[in-house]
Amino acid sequence: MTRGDDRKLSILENGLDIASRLGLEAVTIGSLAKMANMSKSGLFAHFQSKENLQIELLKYAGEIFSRDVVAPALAVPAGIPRIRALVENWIRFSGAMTGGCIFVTASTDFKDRPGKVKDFLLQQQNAWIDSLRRIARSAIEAGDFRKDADCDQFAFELYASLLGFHLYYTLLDSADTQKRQQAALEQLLRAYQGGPAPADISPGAGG
Amino acid sequence: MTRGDDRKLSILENGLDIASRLGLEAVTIGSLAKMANMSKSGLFAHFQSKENLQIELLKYAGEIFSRDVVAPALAVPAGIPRIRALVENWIRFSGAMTGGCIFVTASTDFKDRPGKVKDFLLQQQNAWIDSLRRIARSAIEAGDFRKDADCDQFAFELYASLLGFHLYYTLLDSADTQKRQQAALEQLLRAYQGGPAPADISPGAGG
DNA sequence: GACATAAACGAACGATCGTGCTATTTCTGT
DNA sequence: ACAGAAATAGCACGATCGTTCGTTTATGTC
Repeated sequence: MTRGDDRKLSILENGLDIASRLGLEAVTIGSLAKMANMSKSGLFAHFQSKENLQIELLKYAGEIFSRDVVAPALAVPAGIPRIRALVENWIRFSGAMTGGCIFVTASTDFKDRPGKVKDFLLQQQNAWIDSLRRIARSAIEAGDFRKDADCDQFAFELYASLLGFHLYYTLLDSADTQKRQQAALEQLLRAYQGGPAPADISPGAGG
Repeated sequence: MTRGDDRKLSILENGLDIASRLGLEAVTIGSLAKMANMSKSGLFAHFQSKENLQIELLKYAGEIFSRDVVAPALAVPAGIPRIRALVENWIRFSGAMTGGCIFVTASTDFKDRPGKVKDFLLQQQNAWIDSLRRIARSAIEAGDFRKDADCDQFAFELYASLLGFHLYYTLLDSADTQKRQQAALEQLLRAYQGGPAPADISPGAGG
């Protein structure tokens, strides 16, 4: 009961590492077996298919994500402090894996691979974006954001800044990536805080 | 001379489609051969290795990118109009391929695959970010951005918003993705336009 | 028409992929 | 100590991977 579960857990741990680095599709039965010093078929028996392995991998990562990123942020007072905590946790989560956030990697990996894995991933991503939305909502209620702030828009922009951080951090590793992300966050918070949006720039004024 | 070049071009075209959808690593000699109705070895002869094929793919995509995204934007008056043009072109380029922008896909695909391909891709990405930086610089000189605007920071935030668009567009396909990106762009332009940055939010006021 | 050059082919290679089937070992509860 | 269950191993399969080699077909030049 627990014997096999321990084994399975360490397999998933290895899988997480590969998935974050090379992508969820690159998590191979053979490589995992080699890592765990066991036979392919022995390892395979734990999961019933590669598809299932990938889903369990996402599920496992999702539990860690909820525990280490979302939940602790919800323990922080609503509003801007909570948002800061969420971002900090996300970046820590991202830095804990060799190849960065597994969900970002998996998202580009599976965006055009229809099936159960993509379905599951999509559901996770929607839940994540919904968390962002709800946290923005609670920031309004806490009085940190202005009443008419667009929560969906905030979720988009915050996630975008994290994706920017992720690419800078994993591909180019410029030294001041974290500063860039922090500055972007400050600007974002500023924009959602003040009074109603400033006068328009008139995009089509000249054409 | 031209006979083989035509063939090679259509092969690259197919490769671009696969790369944008499934990733640059998923561009397989066999699948390309099947697409082109020719033998694996016949196709392979055009390139001398898979690594080389991947690099030629990036190079080809880079030429298209320069021609269709960067160059036309530089023909638009410097400043905010040029920035708008660049973004429009980027989104059009991204939408022209089934799986979105090949560089975004390739970036997450090769971030942890050291070698010539990653080196080449990295150089392209740095060039792209440099373009963003220079366009911000010219916006300052045109008087559209404030004098002390941080061009590197602008490049980061603009690229981040595009990455956000890309994920929303390719994975989740929510209907209003383009509106989100546009709104983010407007907010970004507003932030770099006005006087010096507003008073701080005091990030650590409470801890 | 002979000849050089380039393009494409067919077959094979060793390796790895995911996945079955059948032992065999190892643990667990009594 | 022993039965039953759970975990692992061994082996094989068809498929596909990138790559090599030798040969054939097409193209252009004299």
